[in-house]
Amino acid sequence: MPREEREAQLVVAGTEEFGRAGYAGASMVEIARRVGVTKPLLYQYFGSKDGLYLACLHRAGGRLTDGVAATMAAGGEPDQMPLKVLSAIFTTFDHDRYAWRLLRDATVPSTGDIAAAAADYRRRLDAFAVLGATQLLTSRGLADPADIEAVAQVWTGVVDSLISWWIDRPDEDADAMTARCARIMGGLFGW
Amino acid sequence: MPREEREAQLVVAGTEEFGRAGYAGASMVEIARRVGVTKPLLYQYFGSKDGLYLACLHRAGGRLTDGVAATMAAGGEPDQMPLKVLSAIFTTFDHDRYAWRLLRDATVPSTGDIAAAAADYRRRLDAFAVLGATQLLTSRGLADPADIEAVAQVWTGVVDSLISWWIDRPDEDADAMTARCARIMGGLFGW
DNA sequence: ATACGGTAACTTACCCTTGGGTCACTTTAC
DNA sequence: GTAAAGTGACCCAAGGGTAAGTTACCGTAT
Repeated sequence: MPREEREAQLVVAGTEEFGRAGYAGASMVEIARRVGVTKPLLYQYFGSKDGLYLACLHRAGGRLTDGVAATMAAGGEPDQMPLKVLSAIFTTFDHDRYAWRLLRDATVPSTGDIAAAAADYRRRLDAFAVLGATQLLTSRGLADPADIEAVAQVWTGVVDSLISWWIDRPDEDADAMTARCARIMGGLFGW
Repeated sequence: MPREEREAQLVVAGTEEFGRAGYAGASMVEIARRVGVTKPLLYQYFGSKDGLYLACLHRAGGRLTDGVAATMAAGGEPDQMPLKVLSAIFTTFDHDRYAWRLLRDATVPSTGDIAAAAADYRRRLDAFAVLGATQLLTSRGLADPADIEAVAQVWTGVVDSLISWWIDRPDEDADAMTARCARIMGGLFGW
């Protein structure tokens, strides 16, 4: 099997395993085993556990920030943005549901390349969340910066929860998730 | 120092370290070091890493379920319950903010005593969340069981996010957090 | 009062498994 | 025949876990 293809397989397997067990809990031999390959090949291609994690992280982070950036750039009513962003995330990650977790893994070492890269992706996403929260809160007459930050952080937590729920229900596709979220938000908040 | 007091110190340190780094990422020697003690004493008192984690988990889980149970038992309007529960959680864990994370640590081994105990506490809390979500959604004319489960899970994720935000702002006390949440929910949802 | 035995708190130094990482080698395809 | 894909067997550090000993205190008997 050509290297490029094998690397792609390993990144997918790594994303699932890192997403499931966290950086600290994931095992390189287990990731290799999933693909039907042995550890040295994994090291030949990615150099180290950090190298593999970074490859997984960059793929996930890049797709995520691109998708959200496109949605935010399109604009719209503040009330509509959360659902639009959710729809983009669900569609992008329908077959890659663990990817989101890599950006928010608490078990990565607190210093080093991984922490820096993950913090950078989080920072970019947080900037979008803060932008959306600002629009939403100011439209309601709330302007406390700390309130905005809290809402932005809770928003990322909501996405986290929805993805966790979704991971446990493989039969629910992206459109069904989006419809569910639309129904719930309409019912609970009148959005 | 008497054993009881030392154990309490170690449980507090363990809760912070497990909460920060996760079960897999936390180190026993680091937990001992925080208290100014060495590893064997930790093992003499708690037997194993699992033993210490269980001690931390039971303290956190017990306080949490008790507090939420008392709040839910008091009853009230469905719209009011989320804020009441948040207030109870903030008050109970003002000086113990990492405790909540122990119940939701994804890095604990998937089988064994810890997983079972954590799942049990989560189950009890989820039951309250599902109860609250049912009341809230039915009051809005939504009855899909999957919607209710999703809302319940998102609710726990919201609590998670708020606590993470709070951990990063040690100067904000429980009352300020409660007031902030009241203000935000009032502004965003008209609750 | 003091010597003494026992117990609880605590440490140093070690063992051993797990898992990240590497080397030398074999197979396969062009 | 060579370059790339791939492997078995190994090394080593980190960290969970333990054995044996030391200190300090407390009750008790002389």
